[in-house]
Amino acid sequence: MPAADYHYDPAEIEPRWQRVWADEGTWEVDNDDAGEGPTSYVLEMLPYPSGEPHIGHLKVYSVGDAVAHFHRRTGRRVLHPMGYDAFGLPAENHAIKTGQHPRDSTDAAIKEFQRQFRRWGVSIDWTREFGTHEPRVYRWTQWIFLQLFKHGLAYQKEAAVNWDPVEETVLANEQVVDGRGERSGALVEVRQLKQWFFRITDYADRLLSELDSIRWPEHVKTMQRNWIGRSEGAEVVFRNEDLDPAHPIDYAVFTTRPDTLFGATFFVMAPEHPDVLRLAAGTEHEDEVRAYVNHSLTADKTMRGDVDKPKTGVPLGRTVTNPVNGKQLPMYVADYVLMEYGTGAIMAVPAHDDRDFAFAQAFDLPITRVIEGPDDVLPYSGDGPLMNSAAEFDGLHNRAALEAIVQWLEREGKGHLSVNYRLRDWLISRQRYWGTPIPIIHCPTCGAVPVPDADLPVVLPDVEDYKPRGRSPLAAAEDWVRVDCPQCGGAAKRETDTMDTFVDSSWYFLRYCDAANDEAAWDPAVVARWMPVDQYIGGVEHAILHLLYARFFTKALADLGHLPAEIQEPFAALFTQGMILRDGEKMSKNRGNVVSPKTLVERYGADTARSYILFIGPPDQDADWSDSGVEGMQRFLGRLWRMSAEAADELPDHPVPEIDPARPDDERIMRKAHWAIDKVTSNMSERFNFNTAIAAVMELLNEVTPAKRGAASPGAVRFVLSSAASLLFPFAPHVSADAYHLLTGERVWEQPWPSADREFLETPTFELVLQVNGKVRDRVQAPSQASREELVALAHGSERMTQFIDGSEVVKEIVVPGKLVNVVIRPARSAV
RNA sequence: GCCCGGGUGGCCGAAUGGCAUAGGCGGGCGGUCUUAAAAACCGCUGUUCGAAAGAGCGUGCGGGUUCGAAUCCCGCCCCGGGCACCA
Repeated sequence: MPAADYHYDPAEIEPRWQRVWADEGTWEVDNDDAGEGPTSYVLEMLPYPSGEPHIGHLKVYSVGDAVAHFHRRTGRRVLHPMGYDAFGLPAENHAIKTGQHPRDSTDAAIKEFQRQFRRWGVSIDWTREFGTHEPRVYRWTQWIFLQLFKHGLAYQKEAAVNWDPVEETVLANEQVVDGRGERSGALVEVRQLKQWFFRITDYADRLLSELDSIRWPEHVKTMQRNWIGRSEGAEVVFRNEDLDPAHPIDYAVFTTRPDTLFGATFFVMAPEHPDVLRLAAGTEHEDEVRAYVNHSLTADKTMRGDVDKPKTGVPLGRTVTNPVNGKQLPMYVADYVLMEYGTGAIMAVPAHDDRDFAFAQAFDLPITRVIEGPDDVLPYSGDGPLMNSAAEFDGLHNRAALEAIVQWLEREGKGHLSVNYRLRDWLISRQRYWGTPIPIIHCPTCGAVPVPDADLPVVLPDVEDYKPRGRSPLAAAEDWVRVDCPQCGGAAKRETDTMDTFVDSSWYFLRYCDAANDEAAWDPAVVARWMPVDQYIGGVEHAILHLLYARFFTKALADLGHLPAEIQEPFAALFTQGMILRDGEKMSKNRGNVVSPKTLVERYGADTARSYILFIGPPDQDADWSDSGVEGMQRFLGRLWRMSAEAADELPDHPVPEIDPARPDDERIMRKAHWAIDKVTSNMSERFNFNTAIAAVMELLNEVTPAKRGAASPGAVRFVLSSAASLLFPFAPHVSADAYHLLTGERVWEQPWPSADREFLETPTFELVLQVNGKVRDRVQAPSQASREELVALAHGSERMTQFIDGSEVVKEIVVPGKLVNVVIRPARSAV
């Protein structure tokens, strides 16, 4: 048959193998025998179904599928499920615009996602699939909410919260970036509202310390550490006596530097501090303070956060007493003090704090240095011995003084050690329609009453109007809202807020383990077989939000006894993939530079698209898309398939592998094959170096092109080709399965991962690099077993070497066995 | 300002103390096939000098350590990301 008849046709090959996998349920795993042998849970972050998948989805599932296949073929039973983060604002905003029910647009998007994921040939266990918007699923989201509620981890409080005026809902702190709504980009407003929170701050310490137990990228851990923001210090009490001498008021402040307490020269409160107006009342500053507070509360939050903004503030006309030296410190209100952190009031030590220094200069306040430094420059925030403090502390190093001063405060009842966090409780209620209803009934007599478990799910009712009008659209479903109180039977009303969609994604990975369970959210014994996720894969944009919330849920659920106690972390290992760019920019419809996976797969096939995405560069880095690069990948896969098809037809009936001592090409290509097996295996198991793994298979294939293979035996060629197909299977499953089947009649996914044979990795000779003064001058073949002396002799035996050595004094000879000899010389006559 | 990444041919990248540029893309040159061209396939291609053999130079910049540095150390520059009035 002429070579031209072998035509690589992914449009025929890919659906054919996809049918086999679908018909046979190849990637399904049973919970019952999960206990037999090692298991692995490979998970990519679940997609938000909107429109159709984009190139980022293709990348994350290409990475995840490669890992899943590699784990399977190295002897693990792999759980690799799929689902949809189906609640959320885009579907709802679409509904507001078009009137189409969010469920309809979401379900349509899910269908499209399913179609494409199957078309990509991703090895999913489809029996476990679900969307978080299905009542059979959000029933358990509500159940978890109630578990948290019953144990005090979910609570309602009135607080200053972030209000997104465009989305018309509140947002969690984590969803506000630079003072703007993460999604809408609108400047958020501060509103005083009663909202539902999860008590994530109870877990601040564990969320911080247990980062050490997981294999996550260091920068993600750092981001979480910064977000949690733990600071050690002391709480110190400053007493005000001049507002009402009969009833002094104690104001606690948090400071990380109690060692500088003697240098406190004034005292500042946040504009939001509830006592500010009361303190100023009756003083000459009263009107000015009121105006300042009003202005601060309405001003743009981003402006206020600007470090370089000049310090502003107003005196309160009152004083507090510094507990260590009895000095009266003037009180101020200033917007550089934040109500959300610490106690909303600070002691100001201008000599040793940049911000206090700037304020002191602006208001001409005294500056007292209490720590010696290398020079006279203030402010000084470094360490040193104390000065200008009390006699018993002066001269002490400030670290030691810090402890001594806190001990003194404790004895006097004026302070104690304290830890502060930047982390705030997670605000989870949203005044929007398309989310999980909060399963609470508000009763005028009983208060907030949980919906009984037997009444779950609280099904999201249909409404006429999805537009939020400062309250949840659910409030308009009056028949739904009016209920009897489950406790007293009296007239009551349902909670009409829905939950943040990040609640849904905080536990979906548990549900996959036991997705068919209708009796419980999951069976802890089943979860114990799969959890924690062995390899989690997703975008770094979730470094704080989703990844912090999911860790909190896992710890809380374990504490409540719903998870085995040893499961403290959801994701044992995390990989964050980079974005695919085009011409150095994000792909977006606005820029018109979008590459759609659908057209890509239609044109080149799924194998080419997936392999190219992995080959383009290290998967954790951003990568620039190139149309011609894709074509190169298709050429390569086509070459593999054609050569395999040819070899299958033309070189039958030879043992595989075959090494004919009379044909040196056999040994050469066999060595290359084992080199590639070794290289791909370590690239896959140590790091996610898919790009170099694919490059190694390319090199291998280049060795056996008809022009290069020379007189190699048919059996050796078939071994090389089937090895190449086997190694490529995790990236390009269809063409690899087809080529492997043509060559061997076997199904590659049922074969164990190839193992490199030592005998072929170790060669009898190697190329010895010969250097003079570190410069390469020659290369010669040397026996692998050669002694140092023999290697040195080879160096001196080289004609090229002697040209450079002759006439000079040999100072020394460096020998690196298996690699090189470096002859160090000093010229006979020093060069001018 | 602080904390992470990163900077290597025309482009994406490989190499983490030992042959710099594996693999791919693109352009150029040469070849196979063809009546011819295109396509496809094969070979060469960092740069300077040189007819060639070969030599010099070359991993953001400047120093240093070392027999030997893209790799380690010190000081800069640039790009990307995160945090930032958090007391």
